[in-house]
Amino acid sequence: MLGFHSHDHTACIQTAVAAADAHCRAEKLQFTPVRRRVLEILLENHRAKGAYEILDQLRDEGFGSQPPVAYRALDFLVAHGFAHKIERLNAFVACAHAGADHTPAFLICRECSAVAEAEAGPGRAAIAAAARAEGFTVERVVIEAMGLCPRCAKAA
Amino acid sequence: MLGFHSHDHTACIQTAVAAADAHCRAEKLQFTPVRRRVLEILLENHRAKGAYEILDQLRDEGFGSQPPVAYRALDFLVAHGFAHKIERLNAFVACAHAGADHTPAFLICRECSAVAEAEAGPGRAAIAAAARAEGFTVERVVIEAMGLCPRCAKAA
DNA sequence: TTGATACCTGTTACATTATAACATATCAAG
DNA sequence: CTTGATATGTTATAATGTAACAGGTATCAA
Repeated sequence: MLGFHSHDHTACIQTAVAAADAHCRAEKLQFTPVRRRVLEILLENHRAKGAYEILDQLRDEGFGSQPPVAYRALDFLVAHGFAHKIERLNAFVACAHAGADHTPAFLICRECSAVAEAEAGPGRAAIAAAARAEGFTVERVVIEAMGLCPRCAKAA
Repeated sequence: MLGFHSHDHTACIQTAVAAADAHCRAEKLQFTPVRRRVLEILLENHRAKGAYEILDQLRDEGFGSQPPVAYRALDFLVAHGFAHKIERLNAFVACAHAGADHTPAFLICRECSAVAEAEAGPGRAAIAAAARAEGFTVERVVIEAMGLCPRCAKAA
């Protein structure tokens, strides 16, 4: 799992962008400049970023300046598993397990918005069991833990 | 667990309001008319309701007509465990386990917004384990499953 | 009872997040 | 190269959420 520990982040970005590029080629999806750029912006750090924060950056770089530009790119990235929405923050993060079929659980720092993505297999199984008992059909599961990352916990 | 099955809903409401009333007395919290009414509105059915939907009803009944009126009552109810926010929908539900210390997991129908509240003990334990491994301090966990309730699944 | 204090209600005004609808441009396939 | 689908960009507006202040109400100590 990609957590709060330091790592080779340049490689981290390159790998993720390359993976997205390859996946889009394979699936005949259009990995356009705006979409690529938004993914790169999300990858700049493992932090949740709001749509308007991303939009500001796009505008500065000569892309469109209106909300739908950012939202549509984000929708694309989320729909194809390259990014996730953090419901709790109304914000977005790059997916840390691009390509792999996974059920993410997010650990979100309330101080710095850093986000780590853990596998939630067991948690999901527990929910599936409860759902079955109710006759409920699960399509998607959101698991978000708010708290303090090691760095911010130490600072406090 | 209170699920999607039919039950004596009148008793369900009365019990919940009485429990909130008693808890507020015990804790010296003010269970004011707006707060009581908002809880009743949420209890009318086991469905997520938006702040503005609730506000419309408050306005029609002679309470204040501006957003903070609804948001403040909702904040109170959530802070004291009488209601929960469904992040995925930007909406609120009455708590189905009033008073009890619990970690809820929500089953949310995407068709009718019906919400069932399950215990997420095991799921939470799995997250706590992942968090410990990262040195992350968990303060709150949101678990929301989107899908179809039995009724809507049958209709489709 | 009165004054002090904290809390609650309601308002105006505004901030933030998100979408609908439409025109133009670009791409992919025959 | 035309056609149909997809993507981009725009304007305008909807939906959700808060800050800040004025006035009211509960509580409690003196």
